[in-house]
Amino acid sequence: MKEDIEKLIKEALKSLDLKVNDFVVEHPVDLKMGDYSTNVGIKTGKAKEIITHLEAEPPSGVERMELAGPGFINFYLSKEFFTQSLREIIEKRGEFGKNENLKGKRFFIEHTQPNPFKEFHIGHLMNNTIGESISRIIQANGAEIKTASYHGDVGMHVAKALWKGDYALGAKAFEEDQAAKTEIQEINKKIYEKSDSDINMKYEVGKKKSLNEFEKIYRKLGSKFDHSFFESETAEIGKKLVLDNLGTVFEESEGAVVYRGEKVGLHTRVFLNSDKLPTYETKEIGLAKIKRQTFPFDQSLTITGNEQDAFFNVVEVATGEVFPNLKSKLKHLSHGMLRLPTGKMSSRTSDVITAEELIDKIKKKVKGDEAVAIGAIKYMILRQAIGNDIVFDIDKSVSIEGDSGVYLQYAYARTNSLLEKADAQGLTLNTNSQGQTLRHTHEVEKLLYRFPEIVERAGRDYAPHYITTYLTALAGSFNNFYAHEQIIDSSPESPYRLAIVKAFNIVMKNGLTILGIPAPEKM
RNA sequence: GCCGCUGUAGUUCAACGGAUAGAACAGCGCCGUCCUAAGGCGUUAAUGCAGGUUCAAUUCCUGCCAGUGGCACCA
Repeated sequence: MKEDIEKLIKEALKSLDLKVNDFVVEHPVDLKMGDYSTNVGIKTGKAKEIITHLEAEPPSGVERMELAGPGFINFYLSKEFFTQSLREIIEKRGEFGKNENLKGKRFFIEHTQPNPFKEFHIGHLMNNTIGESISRIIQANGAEIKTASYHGDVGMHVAKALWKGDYALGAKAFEEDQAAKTEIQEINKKIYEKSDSDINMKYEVGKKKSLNEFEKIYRKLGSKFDHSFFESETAEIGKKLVLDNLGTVFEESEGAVVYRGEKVGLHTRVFLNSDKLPTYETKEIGLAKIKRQTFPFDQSLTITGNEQDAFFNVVEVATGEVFPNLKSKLKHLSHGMLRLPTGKMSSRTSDVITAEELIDKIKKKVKGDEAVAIGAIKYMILRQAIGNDIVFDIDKSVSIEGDSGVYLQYAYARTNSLLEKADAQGLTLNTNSQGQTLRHTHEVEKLLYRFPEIVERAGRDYAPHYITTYLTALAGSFNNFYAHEQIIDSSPESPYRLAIVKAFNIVMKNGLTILGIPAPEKM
């Protein structure tokens, strides 16, 4: 539809001999201002001429056009258009909303990254929610995707955890107790060398246990990964690459090997420390190589917390110099922190709150329904632009009104029940407007057909919150429709109203699925 | 000190350079108890400060203020 309008405007401009490149056709915020709107009239200063020209041969599906405000041309779509869009939604079902914008493109998406021997905390939960949703959005835009999680399975945090079998205990002792610190450093060395069979065994058992725990949480969250990578495998590969490029990309400084980010407006970072041991930076280069070998991607996305922004800016440029064919194919998306109001909800075992603890806490508020609890949490994370911190208000997250996951799930569940009842009464859908008395076009109808465009935009901007915003508005309109219409009755309009319910049901389900939010059939 | 991010109704968030800055919650005033009242309608209320660019600035540029993150051998 949008393309049709754009095309006709371009033709109109041509025949009027006007030139303008950057006009837009968009959905106005307010439905009163039409279904589509263009600013081409303002850009050219010839709104009247353009509208006159368009009216001579109006775009199909457009009922009328209006000149408004400082020169906007608003397009109002016809009832037939909405009827047709309902039909399309119902025919496409689970496919409605998908597009082929990124067809043929391969995306490698890395997210979550929990470290073995440490807790899967609410930061990982936030990262996973965003990563999973972005993966699904990109997939809905037609790309081929592979997902991976990357684990820090070597390093001081592991030694701290192995010291007395508990990371928090080890981390505390490491700071406060000199003797413990020495012991932990000793353990760290043994882990690297694999020289102590007792430690080797504890390491293997502990790592396996952690990874199993992570798998359980992924299942609970509805997330799965195609690949797992480990720092223990990236370190050596990275180190070799750094040494191979010493003198060209990297240089020695104060005994360490560094990358001079200043030459590209960034800052210096250490890749090999003065003991010539690889740092995290170097491991990322090794990881890039492994990823490339695993799946030759066109675009790699790494989702992390935004405290790592400066780090990734340098590492991405350095990696691009080591692998010129990866230049500009590495991108990282960062999110803020999930914070709980006033630091309440402390955990007994440590100062971080685990994902499980948060899920259980929310579950208690929703009669133990895990799908609802997970939906509540995920929605709170996805409802706002990634990048900013989230203040997680527990009561708000499980609110049945307005801006919450429960609200969306409920609206969806309700339509299932309605459709079931209609089915039991033998009512069928009717998306054919002929012979129907269509008193008015409902607000919910006016929003339904926009879903594919929302998915497309979300894919372009990596912005799940476009979808949550849309679904919330849609559910609001549906509730309004529901409150004012007798949906199931014996009138001739009933089958058509039912078709609206069916289309809403499909769009809501597809939307929640793309967000990674559970859509319970019943509540 | 340098670099990045953030600053919008009482609160939590929106707004691809466009129209009267949009929602939700809270507040106030109504409707409503036959399909899930786990509902509906109305209403009050905001762009940190000062300049600049533009027909048009929350959005872009400059300075200031406030908050936050990062800045050499951690990840």
